[in-house]
Amino acid sequence: MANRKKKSQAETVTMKSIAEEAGVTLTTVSRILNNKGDKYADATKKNILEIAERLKYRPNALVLGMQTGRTNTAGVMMPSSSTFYSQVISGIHDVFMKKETIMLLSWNDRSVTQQEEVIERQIIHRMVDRRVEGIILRPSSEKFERSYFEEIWERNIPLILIDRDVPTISTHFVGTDGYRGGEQVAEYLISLGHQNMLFAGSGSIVSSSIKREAGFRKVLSESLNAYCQRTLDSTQNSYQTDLLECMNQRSHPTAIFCYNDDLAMGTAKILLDAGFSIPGDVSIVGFGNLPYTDPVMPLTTVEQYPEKIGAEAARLYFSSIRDQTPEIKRRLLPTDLVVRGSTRSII
Amino acid sequence: MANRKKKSQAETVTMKSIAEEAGVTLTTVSRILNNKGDKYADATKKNILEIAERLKYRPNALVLGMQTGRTNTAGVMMPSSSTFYSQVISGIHDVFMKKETIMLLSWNDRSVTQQEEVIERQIIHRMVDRRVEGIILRPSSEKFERSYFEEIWERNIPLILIDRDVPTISTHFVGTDGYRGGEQVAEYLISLGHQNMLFAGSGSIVSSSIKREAGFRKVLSESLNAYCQRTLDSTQNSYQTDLLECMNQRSHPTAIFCYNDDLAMGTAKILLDAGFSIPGDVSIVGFGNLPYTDPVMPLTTVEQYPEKIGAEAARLYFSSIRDQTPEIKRRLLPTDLVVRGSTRSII
DNA sequence: ATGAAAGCGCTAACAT
DNA sequence: ATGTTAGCGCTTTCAT
Repeated sequence: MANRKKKSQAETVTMKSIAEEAGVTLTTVSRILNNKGDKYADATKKNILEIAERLKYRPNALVLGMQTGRTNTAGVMMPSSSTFYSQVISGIHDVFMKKETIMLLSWNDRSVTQQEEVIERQIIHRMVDRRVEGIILRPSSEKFERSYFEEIWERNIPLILIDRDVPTISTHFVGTDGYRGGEQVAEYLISLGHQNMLFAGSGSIVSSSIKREAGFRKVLSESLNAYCQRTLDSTQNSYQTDLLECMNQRSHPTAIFCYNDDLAMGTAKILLDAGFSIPGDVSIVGFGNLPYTDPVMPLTTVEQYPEKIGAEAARLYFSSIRDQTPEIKRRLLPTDLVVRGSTRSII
Repeated sequence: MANRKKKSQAETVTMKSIAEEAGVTLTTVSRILNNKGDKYADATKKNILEIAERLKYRPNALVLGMQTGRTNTAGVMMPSSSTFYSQVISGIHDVFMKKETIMLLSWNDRSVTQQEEVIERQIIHRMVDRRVEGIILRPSSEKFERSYFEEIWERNIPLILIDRDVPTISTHFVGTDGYRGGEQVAEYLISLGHQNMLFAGSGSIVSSSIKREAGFRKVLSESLNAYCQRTLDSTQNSYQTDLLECMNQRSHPTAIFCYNDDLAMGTAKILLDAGFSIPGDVSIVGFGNLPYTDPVMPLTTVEQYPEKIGAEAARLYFSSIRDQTPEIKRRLLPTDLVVRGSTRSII
């Protein structure tokens, strides 16, 4: 009889094998191991438990999942690019740990543009096939996700979006309140006495950049004498030139708000190389509070609490796999300013 | 009849439901969808395929896994702490993507010391219960892993260790050749003309630190006039004092090799704060090539290629879930020196 | 060219 | 206090 099972695996221990060893039925074993055996004789119980222990029995979660639909498994898909997402995943993980749940993880940012959708669809399929109870993901695009969204939605699988909102679909969402973050930066820079400022963003495509700028400008526009002289686009080749052009004016900006930490550090480098001092000549603020261990240029930035985002998403996950029709929840978590050495008061 | 299945899920599409719709048997559907239907009439085939497509049928991987033992699922457990491990995971992921495999991921560094073993055991159980075909993990300790190693080993589940070797157990291992990395650093610093050097390590417990130091010292010991004046222990409170004490000697060390990048950056900070210039007064070398975007202090360091480590581990994973008794493989991947601005020639 | 039936490991309704 | 049986979704003999 050819062995259909994997390998010559030292005879997998099943309830059946325990039952045989104990001389009882499968059912008895099942009930005792699942604590539904109030009625069983203590001797029987003890015996079964002892055998299971000795044989190191482990339930087959696949069978359970197949029967009940409860797999205690979630699908998580994120870009691997940034440490921000690792931290989000940590937040999710912490909550999952307490709930017997484990995640099937996949990245979604390594793909070639053209094949992107195909690959992500494939990932979704791998998750669906394994009957995840819900999916948490960071959309890789604000456009075509409708395709895989349908794969999920049509199967009634709860979906929680992270970080990047997709206006066209109605589902749970957890992200950062970038608008408020932008406001905080403006308020802070104004309090330091800055008036002539710059915003360095990421063109008009990245919505997070847009929101941060909007909050920033909103506060400046309400201020008496502070203003944003110009918005620089870091995706342009001319970024460096544009930046230095601004800085070489007789009365140049005294503060620059960069839409993320990477840009802030890059901008700092350009300025330092050009002979400017930070924060002597210009103050610089980033966004994201990436774990830089930079001894020389501690960056003033905005903390987004990625772990909290993850934890909140996990909580939404659990509430939506329980309730039948939970109302759609969208959460924008508050940010906090982290003041370090790249900014200074000019009053 | 109470619905045992999850939710009121728009009637899950099964082979059975397709069979009913098509007016054939389950068997027929199974064979056709699995391309084992050479004998079937084209019309039948076309019809079944069309229905499956229209109903968006998806196979139930749980059933398949239960029947064949092949779940195409791997268990991956790593510390979440460092970006090094995110990159290792990326490497694993890339290989998995090509092989229909997906990972059940868990971190193992958040735990309280005492409960560490319990928690990791629990994680292993969650993976085993879901019938992962193999496990890739970074041992959280070089001591008690024997416990959960047995959980895995006794079930004949292939195990691949990452980064940290556990001498007591005989299984696959992929890591960095830290000894060679240490040698490279020494060779480089010698070529720059340095003679009086320092090694900053992590006490005598962390084996990676020990190996790097050993390679470093080995080369120095073979040199005519270069030497390592002292080994500083960064885990001691006295680290800063010890460091400055060394540096305040009349002829102080001109180069410091720190066992990792974090320590290198911390050390740089201490030195800069104390008025030393880098690399003017001292050259500093780190280890790991963490993605710092540091404009001011580009660190000379050693690249470990974490993604390659992950990819290699994934390859070992596949070879060992296929072969019955593959020979134990241990791989130490070579490192490369990354020269940046924190070192200079003093010749 | 297609179907019937057994079985994978387990739960739960239905006996006794 | 314990057993019998059906069934979860599917693959795989073994028929016809």
